[in-house]
Amino acid sequence: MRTAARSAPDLDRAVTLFHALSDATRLGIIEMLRSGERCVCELQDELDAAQSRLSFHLRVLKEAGLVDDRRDGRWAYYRITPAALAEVHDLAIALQPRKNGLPVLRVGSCCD
Amino acid sequence: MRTAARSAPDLDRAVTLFHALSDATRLGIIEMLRSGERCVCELQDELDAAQSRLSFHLRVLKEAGLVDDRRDGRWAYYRITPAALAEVHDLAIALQPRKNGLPVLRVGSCCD
DNA sequence: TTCATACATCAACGTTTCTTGTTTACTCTT
DNA sequence: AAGAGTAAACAAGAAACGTTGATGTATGAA
Repeated sequence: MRTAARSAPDLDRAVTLFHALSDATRLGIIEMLRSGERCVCELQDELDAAQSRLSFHLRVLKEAGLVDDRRDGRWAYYRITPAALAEVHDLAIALQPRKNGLPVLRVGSCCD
Repeated sequence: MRTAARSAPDLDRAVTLFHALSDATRLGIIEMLRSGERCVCELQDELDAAQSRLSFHLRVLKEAGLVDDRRDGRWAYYRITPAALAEVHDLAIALQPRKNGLPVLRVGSCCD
């Protein structure tokens, strides 16, 4: 897609992703998972959130495809889905204003 | 900030930005403004949104600092605030998972 | 001055989101 | 098998969000 308006599915996807990221607890979860997978109990301790509350937010993240879970015995381990985070990055770029039809970021500061 | 958890103000800022972007109408507005400023009436026509509704969403975007407005006679022109969009891009990068303490994006695909 | 236009603001309403507490399901230990 | 621990699911209430329609305000034209 180049100049056309973003198509509806893309738009919905973007809304879902941004919504999933628009909560402090969920951003805290993502931040913790950036360095690797964690079990729910660890997230619970470090984020000081009730189990039920955490479970709710993990579900939002999971339904957005931002995280993935794995069960091991009694524990559930969550980890980031890199592809979804890459999608977020792509979206952030797609939102940048154009100058002369080309998207611009701050000069000389891409991906620093 | 390197390894520490994101500080509270940053977190709030991120929540505000992501929330502002988590709505289809608002993303539509951003998309239209990417190529330059527009008056409310143009946005209204193209996005097929009631005036009141559009005004509401423009306010959300403005309060998040994502857009800026300028009055000229009876018309109000809105445009993107590039710095805020750059913030979004920075956030998207900051969210990426690490490998060995370094953030990773898909290889060879930065800013394409 | 009067009228129409462009836009913001407000009030009311339904919907969604988030929180808390409770229940259910599963797994490991004893 | 009984009991304890881990986590999902459910239910109810509070708060935030988004829509609609009405009102308010400024500007420009007649």
